[in-house]
Amino acid sequence: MIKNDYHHGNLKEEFLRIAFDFIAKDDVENLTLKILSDATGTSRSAIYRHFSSKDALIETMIIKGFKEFDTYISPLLRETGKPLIDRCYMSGKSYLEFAKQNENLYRLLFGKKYAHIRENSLSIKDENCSGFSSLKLAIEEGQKSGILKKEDSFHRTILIWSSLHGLASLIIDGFMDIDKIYPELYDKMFQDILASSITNKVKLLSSIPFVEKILKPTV
Amino acid sequence: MIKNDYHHGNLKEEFLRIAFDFIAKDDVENLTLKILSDATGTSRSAIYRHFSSKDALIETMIIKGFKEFDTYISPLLRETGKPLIDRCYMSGKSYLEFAKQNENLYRLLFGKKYAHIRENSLSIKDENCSGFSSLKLAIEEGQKSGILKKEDSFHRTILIWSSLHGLASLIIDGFMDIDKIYPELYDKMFQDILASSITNKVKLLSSIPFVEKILKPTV
DNA sequence: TTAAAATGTAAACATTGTCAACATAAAGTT
DNA sequence: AACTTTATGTTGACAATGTTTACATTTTAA
Repeated sequence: MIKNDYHHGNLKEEFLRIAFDFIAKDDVENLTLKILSDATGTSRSAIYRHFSSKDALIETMIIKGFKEFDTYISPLLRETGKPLIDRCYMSGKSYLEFAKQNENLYRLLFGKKYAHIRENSLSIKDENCSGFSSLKLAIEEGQKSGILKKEDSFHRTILIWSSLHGLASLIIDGFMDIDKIYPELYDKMFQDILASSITNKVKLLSSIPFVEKILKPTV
Repeated sequence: MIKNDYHHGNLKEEFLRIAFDFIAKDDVENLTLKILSDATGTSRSAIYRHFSSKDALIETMIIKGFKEFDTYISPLLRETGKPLIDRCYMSGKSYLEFAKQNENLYRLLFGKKYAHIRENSLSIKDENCSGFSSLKLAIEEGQKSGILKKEDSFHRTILIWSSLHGLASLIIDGFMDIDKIYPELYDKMFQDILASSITNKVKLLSSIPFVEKILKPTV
């Protein structure tokens, strides 16, 4: 492929790269097509050869964003060999780290405006590409092995997700000055979640210091 | 005051009323100045005699919105004569009702875009006009009376708020189809919060059926 | 009565997303 | 090699939007 002044060569990927670079520092609502055309040295309407609209570009970003998000959550939950409690703890911590380090993307993924993408996109709904499904599976694993209470796993997943999403949102949306104390808050939250989810009939296996300290499962 | 065709008479209040009517049904991002001028029968720039910018109008809406929000939360928490647990339960339920019935306003109040209003506005930070402060006071009341664990009340408040805010957001942002089961989820969530917050040295006073059922405080 | 302040309008501006008509390059066909 | 088709980019226009400036009218106060 010969590069020349007229045809760019890899414009679609460039648009996406620049758009992701942009939301690394600014909210997606401030991203304009002019910013993209200026950065690529193309005209303002060039993007319409690759995306049917600005929203279509953002939809693509959301689908890619969920894949990236999933790499923060799911692999940690599925690390075979490690205790379930530890996997959940690390995954939740990673969830918050993703939100903090990609706050504009996080809002894009979980906000209202593009909720229909979450509904319609197959790749997002796919079991293998959703942090939510991974967490639900982990909970069901714990219920089968007797560590966690037998209850509706969907309900329990929603409740845990609510806490994480709520804390993440309060932090990144500047609700209060809780950024500095967030690791402490997360540990506290994890203990609460754990206490609400475990059965007291088994001994918990975990390498996390406060798990054995705080929780006192009988036998 | 004589009404005439030129001077409207009460234009500022009208703009606000129409704007609130609008976000009762649509997101604030779709509110345009043309909508406001058409609805009032004025020119598109008339609004600039009453608000320095569109954002200034929205800031006013946020301040009014927080007052409205507070009426959902604080009075219930401060109903003297009722058990603390009951007051917290009802207030949390009312919190979620507010979010569900005013979802565009809720997003406006707790979203990122106008976070600086929350920071700068005295009336919002005021102890008497913030649901957050009311909850924190309730928690401290419970700690003093021995019902709740002695712990950092700010941290505990944040954690409870996280859960509520998270659940509210998941519901109204269309994250999943949990709207129908939300009363069930809220009761479950309240039990979890309660279990994480109470000390087991006192008997709980409450008229909520599941409180005595689920929690078994010793003596 | 008159000057000042408040409140409205009209016209223009730059920015935005979008589209139609046109231009150029690449790939495929004969 | 010549021609056609497809892909990709440009130019110029459009309406909608928030905003500003200059001007008009009404109310208020001295």
